Amino acid sequence: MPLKTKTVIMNAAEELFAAAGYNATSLRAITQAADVNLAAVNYHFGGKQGLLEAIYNRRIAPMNTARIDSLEKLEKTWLSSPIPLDDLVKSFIKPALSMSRNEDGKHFVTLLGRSYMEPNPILQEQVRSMFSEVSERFATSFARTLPYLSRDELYCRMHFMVGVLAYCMSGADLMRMIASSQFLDNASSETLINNLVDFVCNGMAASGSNEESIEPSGIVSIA
Amino acid sequence: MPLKTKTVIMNAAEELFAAAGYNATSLRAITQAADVNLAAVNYHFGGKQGLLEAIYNRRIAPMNTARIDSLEKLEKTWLSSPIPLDDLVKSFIKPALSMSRNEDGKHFVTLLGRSYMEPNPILQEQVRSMFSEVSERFATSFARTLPYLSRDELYCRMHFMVGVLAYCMSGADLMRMIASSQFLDNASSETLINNLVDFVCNGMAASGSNEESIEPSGIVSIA
DNA sequence: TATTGAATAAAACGTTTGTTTGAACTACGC
DNA sequence: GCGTAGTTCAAACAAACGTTTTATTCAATA
Repeated sequence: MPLKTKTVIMNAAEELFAAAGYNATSLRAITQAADVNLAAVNYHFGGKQGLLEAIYNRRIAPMNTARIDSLEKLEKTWLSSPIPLDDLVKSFIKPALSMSRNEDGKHFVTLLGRSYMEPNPILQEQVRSMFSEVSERFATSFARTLPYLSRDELYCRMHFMVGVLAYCMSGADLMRMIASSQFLDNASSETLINNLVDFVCNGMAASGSNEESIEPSGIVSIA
Repeated sequence: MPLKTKTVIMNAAEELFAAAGYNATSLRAITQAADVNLAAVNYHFGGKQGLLEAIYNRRIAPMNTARIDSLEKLEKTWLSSPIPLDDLVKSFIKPALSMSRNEDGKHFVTLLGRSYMEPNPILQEQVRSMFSEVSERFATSFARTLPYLSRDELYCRMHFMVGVLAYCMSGADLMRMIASSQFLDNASSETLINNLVDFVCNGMAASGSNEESIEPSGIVSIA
């Protein structure tokens, strides 16, 4: 049996939304790419916005369970002691970025990354509500690992973490193109993930509200 | 003399683009907000895309010179020795984020932040070319300060830096709304900038290609 | 086989879009 | 004061949009 109409539409729309954005993608372009009738979108999803929401619903739930599973595994390993920072960061980042390796969801990653800063209020609210449980669970774990951070500082840095992640998600292909260097050519996503985890771990672990300036390890600035 | 028509249009468009995005903002909404005739946009800017480009041209040049000035001041202070990391990061971040405090350019910051990951190829190329000189100059300075990083790692991390920055720019107001905590209520942007600088400095300074896991300072994980 | 409900098809709907047109207005040099 | 270049204006343009409608096809049930 060929793919169901709903699925074909969602796949095509996912790719086109990722390539050109929601507003710039017409239903006609979608239904033509999916080789279905124009009216099918309204019939199956109730409209363009409904299609977008369905696309999110399809991918976000698996990503959430991947993150939660990974976190719970860590919790069982470390019991009451704080989870090492890099494990925590990896649990948060990997389920999102490794999605871009799958053929399924490869395009959705771009879409999701961009949606963190897109001015679609309906979508933003939906995304936020879909991630609220996950982000709260990670927040408590991060707080245990980084007890010297105030609650405000912690939230702020988690925002930063989400920010870099979203940027990388939205531009995984883009970064490859921009880079005059070739650091993403082979073993691309694995290298990117490792670099990102390093960056975020050190950022999260920054010393906090004191105002000491930070020196790169191995460098002594001649003050 | 009242503001020139071109300026009025650009101001109104800047705000509307920032609020709803380029595609979702109609010329009619812009000209109505600016209280000018609909045809004025095509007369003065040649079209909608031309208006967008003019908006970028108006704000990016000053931002570039602010960054370069700041960098050159550091170069004169430190001469041939590497510039301290936090100074370097501040020189890069402050001209961008402090723009959101000015009434002028307040909305442009949102626009610019979002444009790093928006799928408008024309715009992306323009933004990239406008920033290429600045980013190259900062890259060489960063390389001097962080000599233990490979060129690829350095580029990668500079991308991360740009990523968080873009996220913060696009959502300065948004973060204020999201945050269940109130860390942005008073002294908002100053606090945000300091937190961001801390985060980025530590991220940039991460130890590099060795695969050691990183422990938060002050915490010893019970391995 | 006849019937029912879901799915698809083609066509048209009314808006809204960016852009163009041609006339009106304004200000300044001669 | 007249003419000219620079602007503004109302009106209309064709194209594209999301959505709706109506008819047709299809598969399964009774």
